Amino acid sequence: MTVDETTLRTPLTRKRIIEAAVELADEQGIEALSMRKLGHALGVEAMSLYNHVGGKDDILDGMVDGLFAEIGVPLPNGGDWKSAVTETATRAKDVFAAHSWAVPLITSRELTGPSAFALMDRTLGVLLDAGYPMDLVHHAWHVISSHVMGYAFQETSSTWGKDSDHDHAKADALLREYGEQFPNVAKLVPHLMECSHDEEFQFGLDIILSGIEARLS
Amino acid sequence: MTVDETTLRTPLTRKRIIEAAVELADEQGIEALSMRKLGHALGVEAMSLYNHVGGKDDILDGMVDGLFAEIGVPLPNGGDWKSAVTETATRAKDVFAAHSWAVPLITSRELTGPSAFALMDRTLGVLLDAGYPMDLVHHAWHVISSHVMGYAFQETSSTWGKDSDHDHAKADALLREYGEQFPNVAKLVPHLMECSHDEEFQFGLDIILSGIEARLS
DNA sequence: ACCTGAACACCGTTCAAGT
DNA sequence: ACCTGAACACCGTTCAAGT
Repeated sequence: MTVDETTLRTPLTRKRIIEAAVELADEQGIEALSMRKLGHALGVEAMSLYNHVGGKDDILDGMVDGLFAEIGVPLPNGGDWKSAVTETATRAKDVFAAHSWAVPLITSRELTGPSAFALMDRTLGVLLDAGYPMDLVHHAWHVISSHVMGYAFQETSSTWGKDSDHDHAKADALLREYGEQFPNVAKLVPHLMECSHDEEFQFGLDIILSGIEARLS
Repeated sequence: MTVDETTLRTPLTRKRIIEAAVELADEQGIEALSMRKLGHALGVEAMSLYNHVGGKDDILDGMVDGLFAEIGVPLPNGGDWKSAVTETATRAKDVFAAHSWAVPLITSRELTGPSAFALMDRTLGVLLDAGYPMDLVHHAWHVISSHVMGYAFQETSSTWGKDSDHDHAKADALLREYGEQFPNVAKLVPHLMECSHDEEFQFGLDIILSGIEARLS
């Protein structure tokens, strides 16, 4: 009787299952993430996963929590709240944008994991420490997190990609079909396909943070 | 042989199938929307739907296009671009927020339907007519649509609802579990549960539109 | 303690058969 | 032209049986 050493060296674990799920979703898309395929990727039958994980929902929750853990929390940096928030918001956008499944998954689930709460708590703390009253902090939280989630969606949205030949072909086809009917869209598309998402995100964030600052004084 | 008059009076049609799908998703959630259940709701076997519709993806595309059709397009109103954009953005937020499935569905699909393109085209037109150059219009499109999508997500997100006893019980449970660990979140939760989403959305939108205006002059 | 095969109740979709 | 039953290739999950 032979022994599979790989399986022995890295035993099945909730953490390892979730990491494999992230890898599978990154490579083949979230719709390809099934318990059977995930088990196969780990060299095990699908039913074995249930010994380490509550079920598929538990895996999806773990994937989302992992995203927030990867973002981390803003560091206190001597009262410069704008740069602290900018760093964390940019990092959040980048982490979400790095996984095509992040925004659809977050928007279809409740956010009650510890990492999401930690990010929220420390961000609020930065604003409170800077002297903002709670109701202005509340407004700020809404508008900042809208910008992060909304921009991550736009960056992930595959409608106007620019990276592959397939993206260019798709854009050409859409413009041929709709270009005459919607001339302003046709004029915008080159900007959408060429734009720097970092600069674009920063443009909006600057407006928002300056606007919040102006509401204090 | 008897004849079902209801079926005769309202024959199966792509439009009617999509309307029934919206109704089913509104009432039972998007995960309850299956071809079999949708057929049942229409008094027909699931396989009959394929005579009028390309498949489930086609139905989902139709549902998304219906959302944008319901939003409509901004009307030219004598150059007051801020109020034109505000009206349409608010309407978009309200339409998305009225359907719990809207944001998850939009964020997981490409937006290439005619109604979405029309909304985009006319909104760009309002900004161009107001004298903004194309690259500033491009920035504006990104930040405004981020705000709309991001806020619709927050309004739809069921984590901090306030409408049902179930929402209150859930909030209480979360605060008991995390309240000590995350005191700033605990302080914010009452604001989240009481806030007026219309005012909150407007607060951010005002900051954004004023910021765009300031970039012109 | 962990893994597995068989089974259950679902999916979307195809296709030949009916009318 | 439209509807249907049977079938196919999938799902998530349970559970008794194995080691």
